[in-house]
Amino acid sequence: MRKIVIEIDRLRTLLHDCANFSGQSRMHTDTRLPRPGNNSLPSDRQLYIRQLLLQDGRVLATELAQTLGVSEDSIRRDLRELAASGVCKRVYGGAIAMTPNTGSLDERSHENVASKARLAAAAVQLLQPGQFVFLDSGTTNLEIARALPDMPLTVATNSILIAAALLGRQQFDVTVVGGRMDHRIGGTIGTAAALEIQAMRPDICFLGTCSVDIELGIGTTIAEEAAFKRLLVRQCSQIVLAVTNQKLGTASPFAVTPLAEVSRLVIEADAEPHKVERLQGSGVPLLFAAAS
Amino acid sequence: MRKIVIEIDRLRTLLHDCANFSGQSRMHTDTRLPRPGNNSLPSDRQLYIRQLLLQDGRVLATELAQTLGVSEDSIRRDLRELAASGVCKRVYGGAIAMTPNTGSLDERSHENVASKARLAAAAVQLLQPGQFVFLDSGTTNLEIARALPDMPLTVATNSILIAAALLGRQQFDVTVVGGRMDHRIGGTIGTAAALEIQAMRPDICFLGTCSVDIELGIGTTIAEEAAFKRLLVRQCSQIVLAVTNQKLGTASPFAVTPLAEVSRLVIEADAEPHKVERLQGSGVPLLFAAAS
DNA sequence: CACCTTCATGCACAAACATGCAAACAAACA
DNA sequence: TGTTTGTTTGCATGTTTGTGCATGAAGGTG
Repeated sequence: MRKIVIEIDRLRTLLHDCANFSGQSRMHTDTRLPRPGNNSLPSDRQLYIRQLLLQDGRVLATELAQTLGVSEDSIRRDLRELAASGVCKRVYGGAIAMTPNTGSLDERSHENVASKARLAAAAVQLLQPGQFVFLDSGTTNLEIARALPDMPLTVATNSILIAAALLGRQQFDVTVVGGRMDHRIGGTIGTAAALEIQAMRPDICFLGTCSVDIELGIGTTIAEEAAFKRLLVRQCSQIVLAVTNQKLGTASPFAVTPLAEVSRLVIEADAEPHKVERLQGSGVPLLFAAAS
Repeated sequence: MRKIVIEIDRLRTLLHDCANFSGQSRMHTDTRLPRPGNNSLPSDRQLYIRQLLLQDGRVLATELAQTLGVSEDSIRRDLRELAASGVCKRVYGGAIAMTPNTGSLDERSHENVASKARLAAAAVQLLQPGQFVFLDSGTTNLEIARALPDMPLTVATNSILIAAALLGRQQFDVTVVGGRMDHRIGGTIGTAAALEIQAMRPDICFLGTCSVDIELGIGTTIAEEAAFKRLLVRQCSQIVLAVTNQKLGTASPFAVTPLAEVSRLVIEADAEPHKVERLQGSGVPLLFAAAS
């Protein structure tokens, strides 16, 4: 057997370079983020974890314990706390970020499926046979598309996934809004799409939304998307909004429309009572989904 | 300086494992999707599988096990779990993505997958970076969409399933052709779609087809579809046709265009010799897919 | 039919987890 | 200064979850 003599450090470098070559190493945290010092407050540590979550979208419990110099128990406690306040979702081995716009479309479409399905079941009860309904992009609306009852309907959508879901539903006359596809949204928004919308007068529109707040109204995280939704609001006679609990009472950078424009708000049965109370005070007709 | 003695083969193995571990495999999927690193969460793995399902429409258990560096048992457990939550359907050897559409289109898209994938792999070699490519509807073209290489491309399509397959491929500037959706075809054809096509001048078009015959040319079973394809032929500089053996030498009720208009015909390696001979005689440049 | 691959189940082991508890520490108060 | 109170932390406990291996069954192939 042939053998060579190699310096240990050289071998170490070789292996290290080799591993780094593919570039997916997640050990960049040390260099990018200032780490809390040795004698730091728990809040500092949680802040660091939040930033890391924002940056990487996920954290590992063991890695954090090592980096921050505390036991894994403390890290787990932190993660539990952060998860309880909705910052992240706890998974085996660590946590993944739960901020509304992070996470791919595919990821989002598999979160809270049960809640969304219940909302959808309630929302579709608003439909009448023969109506022209517009389904805006969004994962809740995808559930609505799946829940559409077997009645003659004319459906239009700018969401690719919704269009795909309606494929084969022969009783629906489906129109797809063309234009440039936004990968974050999974549908068409922009000039070309807007032009097509302007030729439509849907009876009812299920508006996708990122956030709903009584004072700030409806908002999204993408400017172009907000503009597109504003146009939708203008074109459609009825605007229906189906929102999961986590979106209730939150705000987004780009405003779409005040709540007053909304014809009907579909919310979960177990929405926080004080939020429900405030919504009822605002005059928007509410529709509750069935309890889980 | 400390040194050690190491067998050359052992060192080679070390470096090889290390390089493979961090992911420069020759499988085409690796170049497109960031694979979970060495320190990954179980949920990361399932996310990776979901994204792969979204892109390729199917996954193989053995391949996943090798790529992700875990046992096939774990992969099978993941697939079982994903299937239970409705993300995919478990099949012998792996899993296929659960497209919500039912019936004929769905059935078709799982026929001859291997043949179509081979055709697709050959067809995409005709592409140059920066080109404007049109992907017509059709199950072979769906495979072409999945096989599109990682290069800057502007892509337009009238197929919903192709648009869905391109979701998340950030490097592609995707335009969806709007209009009335035909449930049989799974895409938009008709007046509105034609109008949008007229504003496009794609460099290369992969035309979907039902039948190819030397005398009768290309044909389809739906009149409206044939008209749409005729328009496509007029608008695009290059027309590429990828056809499985079963379509070769058959005719359909509605003619699209004579073979002379076709820039390139991609056929299977094991196409019947006498048909190939006749095609070669007709002057259409042929491109053979790799043998199975 | 034989042969191989893939699959499901049960089991053992390790890692990650929640919980209770006591020590350490800081701030507030007598 | 000494005591109390509340918080944080690490450790020990038992539990849960994920993983790989073995076995036998079921599915595909020639």
